[in-house]
Amino acid sequence: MEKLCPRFEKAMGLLSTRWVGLILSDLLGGTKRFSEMESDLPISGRLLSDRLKMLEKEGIVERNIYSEFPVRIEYSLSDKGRALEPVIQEIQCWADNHVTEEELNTECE
Amino acid sequence: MEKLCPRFEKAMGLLSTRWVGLILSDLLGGTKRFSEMESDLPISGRLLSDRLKMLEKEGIVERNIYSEFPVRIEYSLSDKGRALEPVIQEIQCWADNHVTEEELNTECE
DNA sequence: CACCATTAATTACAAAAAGTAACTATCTTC
DNA sequence: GAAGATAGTTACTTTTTGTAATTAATGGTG
Repeated sequence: MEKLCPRFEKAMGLLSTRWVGLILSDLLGGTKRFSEMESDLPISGRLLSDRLKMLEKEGIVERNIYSEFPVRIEYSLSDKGRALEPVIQEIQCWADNHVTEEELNTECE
Repeated sequence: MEKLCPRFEKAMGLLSTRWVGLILSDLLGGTKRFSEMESDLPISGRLLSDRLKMLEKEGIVERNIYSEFPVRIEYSLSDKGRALEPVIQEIQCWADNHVTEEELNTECE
């Protein structure tokens, strides 16, 4: 009978929230604006907005407003967010070695 | 404009499926039976059954039947599944360093 | 000043997935 | 053939997602 580490459980809860991994991966590529992320990722504005708000609350994403015309709002990773880079890298590494060509277009059902 | 790696997207789709991370982490601790996993993890039989079936289809989990009384069915990780250990380890590492005490009982909203 | 453009969201509503608890199937011993 | 054990499945409710239309803030144009 394994006991579940509460910190691990919390971290998994975060990372297994739909789209969070892709958002982190996008932001590891540098600061992004809302509309950039919307076109980079297959996610709608409604969920992107929710996820960014959640990640900001968790201290992983930072939001900066520039009062130009038109208003510019930039999203970037905090130190806590950038610390997730090894996780994303290991996922990429596993993907490169173990995701086969045929699997690419199959959903997980 | 970042382009999304399809392999990464597929891997993230898998890992961000609710409960998959916890199931992998449990199975990294060794072979498990259905009822063991059910009591290790905060997941119901319905979803545990779904996720194990999905992970088996993805070639990550192996299912072995022993026709004893009562029937014994064991779940374990394939090589492809065990290759995810570094991912799980990096998540654990991030959790240890960045998940604070106060955060432990908050959900991601 | 009325009106359009731009960015960053939010709202409303239908569809899909998750949570919960009760039920089924199979085999075995009594 | 009734009861107990393991491994699921079913039926039903609640929550989360997906999609598209709408709003808010700001500034420029005619």
